[in-house]
Amino acid sequence: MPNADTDNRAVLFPVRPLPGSWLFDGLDPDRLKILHEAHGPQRRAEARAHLVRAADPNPPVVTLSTGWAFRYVQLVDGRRQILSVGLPGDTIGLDTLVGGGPVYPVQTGRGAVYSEMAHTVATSLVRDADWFRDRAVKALARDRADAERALIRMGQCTAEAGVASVLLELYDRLARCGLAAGHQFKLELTQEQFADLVGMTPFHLNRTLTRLRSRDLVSIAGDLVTLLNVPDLEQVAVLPPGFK
Amino acid sequence: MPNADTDNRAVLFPVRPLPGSWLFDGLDPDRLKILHEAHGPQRRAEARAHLVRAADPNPPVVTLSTGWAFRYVQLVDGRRQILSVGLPGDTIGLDTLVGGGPVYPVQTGRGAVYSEMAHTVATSLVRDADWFRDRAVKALARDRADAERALIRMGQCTAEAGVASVLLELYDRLARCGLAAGHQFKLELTQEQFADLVGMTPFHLNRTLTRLRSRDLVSIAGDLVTLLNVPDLEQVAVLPPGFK
DNA sequence: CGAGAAATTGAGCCAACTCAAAGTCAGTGG
DNA sequence: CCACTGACTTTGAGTTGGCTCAATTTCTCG
Repeated sequence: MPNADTDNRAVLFPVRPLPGSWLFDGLDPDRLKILHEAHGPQRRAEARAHLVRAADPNPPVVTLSTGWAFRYVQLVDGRRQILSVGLPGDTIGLDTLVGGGPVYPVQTGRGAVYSEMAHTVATSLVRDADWFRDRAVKALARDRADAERALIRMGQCTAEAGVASVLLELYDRLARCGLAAGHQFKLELTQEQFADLVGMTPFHLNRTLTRLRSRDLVSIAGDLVTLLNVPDLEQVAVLPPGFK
Repeated sequence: MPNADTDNRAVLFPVRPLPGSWLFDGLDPDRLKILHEAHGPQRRAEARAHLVRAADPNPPVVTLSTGWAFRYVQLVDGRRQILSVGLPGDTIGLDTLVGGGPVYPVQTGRGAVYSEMAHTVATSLVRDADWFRDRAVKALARDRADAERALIRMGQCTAEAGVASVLLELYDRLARCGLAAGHQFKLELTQEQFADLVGMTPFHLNRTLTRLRSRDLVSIAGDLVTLLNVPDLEQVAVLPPGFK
């Protein structure tokens, strides 16, 4: 059941997983069929629509076909921290099926096409299908690894290093599912959202981007980001070996 | 097999889990027996000894009886980010059994008494015992929730708020296993390590602690921390409802 | 008591923040 | 087609939180 503030127009074709999906990749036809039947129809969500509401006791599992969505925490004083960003092909909410923990709201960036699996359906899959449970656990493990990488960024990086490393990471993830090439990708976040992701002021983010541009490390035209000099950019994003 | 830089003196009695242990609590006698047999003897580790080496392909699962230990990442330029702190009763490394991901080094604070489960033993337990596997998954989920809370702290908190929130969290965790009471606990970290945990300079941490002291929010005498005014301290540690 | 480690303090600097204002852009309606 | 509007981005000026480095004091332990 989609949320109230999405426009709910169902798209006709079913979930069509992108290459590189952690949930769908490498499954045999039988299991793919089960997954497809578990998902509802594709729906379209407006920019900033909520795909999961804060503290939803039965959060759906959402697979993105198009567009970005991020999980965030809203602080009492209005500040916000974005915990993770979902890109096309990513499945959000598998982690809520195993292990519990708080459920955070999920919002689209510029809008998205997505498909939901109801919480009850996903829960029984976890109970009955080992292969599905395994993938949910793997998702949880990746989430944790990502959170810890973000922790390192926030704790030890300068603004420039943090921004560079996020840009590199976004490019890599998009390239893996064929949505970026030639060191270019579309950034489906406003600078304000980007700032909430890296934990800085939108103003300071803007200046940081400007500096990276003036050094010819990246170019940004509208929402099109081009990584002009990946080696130097990686140099700027000082992180321990094995990280980007 | 313990690591080279611990002193390896085996203590005679076996693992003696503390109340509040996520791994041991609420198990029936049969399973407790299995767990006890899976663990090696208790050993004593010096201050700053490594319980797990960086990128160990077969990291042991370590249960602390006494003392603190933290998981950290060492950056190329010498900086360090502490990812999580293990307290007495905590089991470190369950997460490595499910889901993969990088293995980070684990070091004691002022020293510890601990007991290891060999990686091979733990792996077969995960494979063969559902209850054990469940607890490993739960551990992973807690780790992620903790990492995300830390993320919020680092991204959105001032130094004072971050330090206050860490002190409150440490107290709560210690109190749950009976190692703190009356708003007092022993802080088994140097200020340098504490600084690496909250992502700031030791100097700045020191000033921040001094400020908290001068406001009569906490008192620190040697390693003994006293939370003098918990309500105000919680006020200082501005985080969204449900967080500390 | 002496030596090394940890904690503390001081002075100066730079990164990141705040607030205000102006510029850009896409969409909307006259 | 143009003017208007609201959202987003960019720039400027000034402030401050957090950092660096050096020096001193306190603690711990042999």
